[in-house]
Amino acid sequence: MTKLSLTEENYLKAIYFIGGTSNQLVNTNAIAERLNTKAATVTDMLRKLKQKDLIEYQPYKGTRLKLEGKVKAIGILRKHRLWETFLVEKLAFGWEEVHEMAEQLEHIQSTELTERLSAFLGFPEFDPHGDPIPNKEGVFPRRDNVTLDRAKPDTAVMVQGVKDSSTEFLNYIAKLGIQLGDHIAVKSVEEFDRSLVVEHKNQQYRISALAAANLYIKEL
Amino acid sequence: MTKLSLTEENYLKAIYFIGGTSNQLVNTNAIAERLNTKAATVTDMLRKLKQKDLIEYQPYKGTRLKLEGKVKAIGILRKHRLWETFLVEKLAFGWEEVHEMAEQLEHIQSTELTERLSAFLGFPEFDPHGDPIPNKEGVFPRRDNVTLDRAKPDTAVMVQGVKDSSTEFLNYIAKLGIQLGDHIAVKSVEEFDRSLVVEHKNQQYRISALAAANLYIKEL
DNA sequence: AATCATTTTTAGATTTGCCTAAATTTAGAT
DNA sequence: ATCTAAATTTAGGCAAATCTAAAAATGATT
Repeated sequence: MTKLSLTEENYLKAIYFIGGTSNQLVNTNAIAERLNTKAATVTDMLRKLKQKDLIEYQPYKGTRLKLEGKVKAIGILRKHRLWETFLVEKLAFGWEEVHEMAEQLEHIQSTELTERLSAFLGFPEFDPHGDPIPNKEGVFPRRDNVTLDRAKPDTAVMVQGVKDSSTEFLNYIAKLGIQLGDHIAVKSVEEFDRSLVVEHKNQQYRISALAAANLYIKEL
Repeated sequence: MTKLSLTEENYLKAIYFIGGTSNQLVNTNAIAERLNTKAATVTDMLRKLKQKDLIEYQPYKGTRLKLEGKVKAIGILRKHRLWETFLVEKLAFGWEEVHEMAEQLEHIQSTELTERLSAFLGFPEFDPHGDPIPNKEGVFPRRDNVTLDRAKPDTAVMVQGVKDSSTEFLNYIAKLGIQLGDHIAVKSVEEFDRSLVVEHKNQQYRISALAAANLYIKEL
């Protein structure tokens, strides 16, 4: 567990995001662009990270994260999303405002702090943008038991189940005509109260964040 | 408002603490010792900070903060103590564990974040160590309406008043024989429940954190 | 007032992260 | 198969923050 510099952490993060979940080979130029730096600078850093055994790197061929590098990157992502959740849920920031601050907070070292923060927030699995928060082993929550309030605008989903199975809630969705297997298209999400405008059975209507949070969905 | 590097911030903080409230001239060596660095390194930085007009500095004579430097230092101190309060009160860390983390958190930039954190914590005036938290204008809370629970071990205080003036509380302190103007010596503070062992009128006894929090005192 | 121990500064290097400009490699097009 | 444009690396340098060793200033003491 070597301690990384802030810059090294940012390079790992960049490679992680560009490479995507499948850990594709990443170009030097792509990294330079993402970090607003120059290709020559990136080359220097890649040699350094290879030397630390955090990445695979062949000159002219590109780079990808090795296991240890990926673990580090996911750890930073975890912290980023937990802090964003804190900023929005506890300090009442808008979810567009928090990225910059989370970019700084994600580099705070203590693992103990990260875990206590997670506990304080109620072990959230998704951040305010709806992005999944990996657990401390680096495992992402399954997209399965995602609820409708996590859906992004312009996505199509299928109703898979209900979280709240009280008769009140079941009556309410019955009134809307929602049934298991129904397809719903999310048209827009209101920033103010997180309510959603959806299209369902050729009708458009608005559904509250609370109701949406109790409908399990699968993205299509 | 020039943005300072992390290192520059740490130098200002060091000068602030060594110089004390009276803003005494500070020796190069003292700074070097506090920051675990070498005198030569300090000299370099002092020239730089002088150039930025944050400090007064005469070679061989010593240094002191100018107004702008002092404002910066107090701003960092404010963030440090707010974060410590957060770590102890919200994340349930022990008050000995938090310094290291607060050292990192105090350098997070956003003023808006600092102010919202303060609001979230209920605008605290003292941190978990009992140290005063300057407000956003850099003004420290007056030591006057300090309560006994803020007192440190091995300090002598005088009872100035009560915060809770219910008959229950007044009866309780009457039973202990505490009166206005009494001198109390704080012997020790129990980490677990913040209760205090005090010496009062030649008797030693324990007083709970709650009771202590309702006695206004003046340090002697 | 001269001396000497201590403090401080200067001089010269080192490391990290970054740059520009030139050289090299790669891969697509002829 | 060769050529050329794009991508990438190499070479050489710069600024920040640090170091060691040597030089200079201070001030306390004789």
